[in-house]
Amino acid sequence: MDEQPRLMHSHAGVGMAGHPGLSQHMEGTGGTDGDGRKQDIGDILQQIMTITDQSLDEAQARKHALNCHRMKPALFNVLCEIKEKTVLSIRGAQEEEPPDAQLMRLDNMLLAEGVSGPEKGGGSAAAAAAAAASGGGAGADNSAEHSDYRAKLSQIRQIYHTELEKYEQACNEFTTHVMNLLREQSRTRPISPKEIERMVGIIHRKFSSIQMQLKQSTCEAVMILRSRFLDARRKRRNFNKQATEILNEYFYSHLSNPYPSEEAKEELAKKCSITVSQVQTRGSSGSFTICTLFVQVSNWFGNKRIRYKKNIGKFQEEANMYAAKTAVNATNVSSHGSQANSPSTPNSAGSAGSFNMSNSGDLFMSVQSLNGDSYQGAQVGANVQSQVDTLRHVISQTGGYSEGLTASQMYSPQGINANGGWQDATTPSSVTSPTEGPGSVHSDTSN
DNA sequence: AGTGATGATTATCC
DNA sequence: GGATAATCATCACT
Repeated sequence: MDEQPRLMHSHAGVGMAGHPGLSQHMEGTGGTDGDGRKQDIGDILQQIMTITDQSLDEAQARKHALNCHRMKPALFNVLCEIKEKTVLSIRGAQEEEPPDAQLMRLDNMLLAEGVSGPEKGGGSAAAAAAAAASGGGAGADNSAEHSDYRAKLSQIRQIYHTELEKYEQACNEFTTHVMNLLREQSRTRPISPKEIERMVGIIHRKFSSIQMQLKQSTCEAVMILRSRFLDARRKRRNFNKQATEILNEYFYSHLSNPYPSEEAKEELAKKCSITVSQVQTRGSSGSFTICTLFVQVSNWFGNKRIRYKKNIGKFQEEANMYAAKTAVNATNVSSHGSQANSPSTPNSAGSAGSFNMSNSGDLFMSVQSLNGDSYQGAQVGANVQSQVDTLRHVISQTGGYSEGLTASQMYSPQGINANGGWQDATTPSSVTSPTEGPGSVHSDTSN
């Protein structure tokens, strides 16, 4: 071998036709005899053309001879030029590729989860979500879980970074290796820097696709970790007594329409010291999203509605208790306030005014006899909205109010529904067994 | 350990 | 999207 690795150089204005580049080089290397040069070129080309027909040994020998030929550098350059003009121009156009959206999503997620990016105590959003989800108004004795979660997350983080580093290292090593190989090969075949660049690009793309798989599996690992730690069902905590009371109070005082608005939920959550819960939900696409809602309150009401509806009898006692409580509270409010609404006619303001009492009068009495005290309380200060509902509840126990269309229209859009609505669902047992004790006729199939 | 209560999740419906 | 019904998983009490 007589030369350094010879990379292709681009020659402006050098084309194939007429081979001016070759003639230039010829002048630099050849003698003054034009016929002799032509003869040389003819010989070389002839040898190159027939080299494939020869045996391996012969070809090797011929290659070596050609390599040592004085015309070789010139011919090499010409071949490089030709190759550059043809091959690269064809491929060059289709190399642009758009930034990968999927990769960006993964990157964002890893960043949000605290896996990639700067260390911040084991994942910011996730840790916060964990805190909120498992905190749930039940106290803050979940630090052990947190540290466990953080430990696992940082484990994932560590593995991720180690793997990433490995991939990068491997990528670099492989790239260097390929570059060296190409440089080596450039002695015997025309390889341009551009070509090497392109090859490096291909390698990088291959490795980044591997990286993407790493990112994907890391994301999955984090999701699994999250679902395990944040799945509050696994670590369910009952609300404390106070919270339950507050929720129950609201429920029974809005029995006609126990669907708290978002504002009401917020208020209740605050009252109950229920933290804003961030929950993980899986969308239709299977991806996880974090939504911030007063889920716990919603869950509570959802459960309460369904369980109340299923077995009113069982909840009757509780209902009466809260009805009384609410009524007493309202009484206190109204008696302390400046309002002069007379509570002397208990039925007038709250129930009789709103509900169709025509067919519930006697049943109404039966409620009085059932829980006289509580109902007495409900009769006082009946001008308060909550009392109306309270009374409606008491009446509902007798099966009376659901018949009252006006009441339904007034308080509960759902109550208007003839079938499957809230009121309708509450009535049957009350109607059939208004005076029965708790849990009398209902089959609780809830569990 | 057994069991009911209860908070959360899931599937389905509207 | 929210509500419901069914179900799961855990708590809490016995």
